[in-house]
Amino acid sequence: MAQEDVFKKLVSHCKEYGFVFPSSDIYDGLGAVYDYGQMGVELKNNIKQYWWQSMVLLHENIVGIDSAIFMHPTIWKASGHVDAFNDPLIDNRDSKKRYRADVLIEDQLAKYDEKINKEVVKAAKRFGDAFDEVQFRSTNARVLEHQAKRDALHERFSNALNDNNLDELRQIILDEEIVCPISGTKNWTEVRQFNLMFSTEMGSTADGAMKIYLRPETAQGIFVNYLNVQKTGRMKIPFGIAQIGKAFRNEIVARQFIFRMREFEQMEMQFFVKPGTELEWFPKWKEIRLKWHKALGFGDDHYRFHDHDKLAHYANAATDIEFLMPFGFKEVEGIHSRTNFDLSQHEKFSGKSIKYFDPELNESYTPYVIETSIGVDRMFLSIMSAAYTEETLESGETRVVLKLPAALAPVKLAVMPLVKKDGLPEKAREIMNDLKFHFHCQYDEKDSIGKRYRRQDAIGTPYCITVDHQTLEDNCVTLRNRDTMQQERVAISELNNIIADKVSITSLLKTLQ
RNA sequence: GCGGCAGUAGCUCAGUUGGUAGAGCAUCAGCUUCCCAAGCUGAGGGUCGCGGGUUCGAGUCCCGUUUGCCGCUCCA
Repeated sequence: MAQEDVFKKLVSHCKEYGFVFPSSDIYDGLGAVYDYGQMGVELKNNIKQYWWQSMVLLHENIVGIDSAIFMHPTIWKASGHVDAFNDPLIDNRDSKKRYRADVLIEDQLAKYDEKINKEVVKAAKRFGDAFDEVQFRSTNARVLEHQAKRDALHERFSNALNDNNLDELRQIILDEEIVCPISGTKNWTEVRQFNLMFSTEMGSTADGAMKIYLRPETAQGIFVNYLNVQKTGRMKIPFGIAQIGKAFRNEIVARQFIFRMREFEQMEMQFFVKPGTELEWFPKWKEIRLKWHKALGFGDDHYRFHDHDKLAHYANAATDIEFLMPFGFKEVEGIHSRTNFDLSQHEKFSGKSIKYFDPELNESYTPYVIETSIGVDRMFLSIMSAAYTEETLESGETRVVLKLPAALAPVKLAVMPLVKKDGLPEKAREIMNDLKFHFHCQYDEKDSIGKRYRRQDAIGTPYCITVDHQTLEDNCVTLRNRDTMQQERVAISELNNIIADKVSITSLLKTLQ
């Protein structure tokens, strides 16, 4: 099956079985926003739980927080997010190339300078030693003409930038007859401002509301709280802070289902270390994180590291953990050595000292940070795509089965009476009423038993039990395994012992030790 | 954002040169059924993405718009 087909089927499957719906579906959807359905939310919660527990339960020196989505706007100045992506962009319709409108105009200004310089050079040659450049520049007609045009353009350009007047920027480009360097045409689109961060206003607009942003990453909530946590939690370096939460990015192009969404969820852990030790911790966290992924059992060949050659302004080492999706290896997690960039920026912008006092060294310093950052939705997609399987059975029939790790499966156990009479439904209900306190169960009596098994396969339920007539006599049921389709007869009293451990997150965590 | 393609039932799709919508699967009720879907009977579900135009009449033709997919671009 072609990879594109797999992806298409996966998207359909996600909708058909209540994993993922397009946002605002009855209003024809909202771009790159998705909702999780009744099955999806269970899987997603299990993923988050697996991550959270692996961080907070298995590491004595890692604690969690939950910071607000709204934060003081200066935080995003300190982090570099406000300045980094705020450019007026324009496209040429013929070459289909995109340019920064301000850069095009600056190039045009440079062209006037060139023209003036040309005149100056020409004159200098002509007059030799007698040439007075200052005199020439202030009197030559051609130079003055160029200069006047340049000054006019410069003023118009400055005003447009100050007023953030995008229409004016475009008009300048048209008036100056600036052409695309590639197509050579003046077939320009509108100028558009691309701002990565969503913004809103806090306070009443009447008396000067404050522009605030929806956070584009959860990490800053950890950085601005790190000293609160360190002091109140009596944390000693090295220590980590974990957080799961929503983040928002106004992506220019958001595509590939839930792989790149405008509203998404991150699981981030910032690990604070002594300066100079960060490159020792970096490989350790690479290893820990890869092990977490591999424990899901999809096969080690599904994962690889992608080390960054080009580093972001705040990093001195960075790698991605990539997962083999239906559309190739894609990043699901980033591990970055963020240096002390963020903390020292916050120190600068807040004017407050947020240094850590190291009792062993008896001195204060700004810690360095190793970050592990994983997208919940990407993790969800990677798990779904690896779990989705179409099998051809011996009978020649095919079945669709989600081979989810049992610990992550939305429903752990389906309880069904073999037939809908003779007291079997009542017996099945009785069993379910006992087990439902231990894990998520589903009851089903509709249609043939085979059909019910297939329904459970489609949502990845690892176990099904069937109550038959013999059950009424010996208190045993058949326990059917999703992947092998094998059945064994077990006592009802043993069910919890057999199943509970296999479907618990704890079982998964134990493999990480 | 640019270009190409597409949008018909929960899912996958059909719908002739324009004549006011169908199939399979799924869902629901009942029957049947002693362990791996598709046996029987019946039912529900669509103003054909949205808006406008042409026409006696538009799912079908035209324009706009929106959403999605693919390519380009972007991805701190």
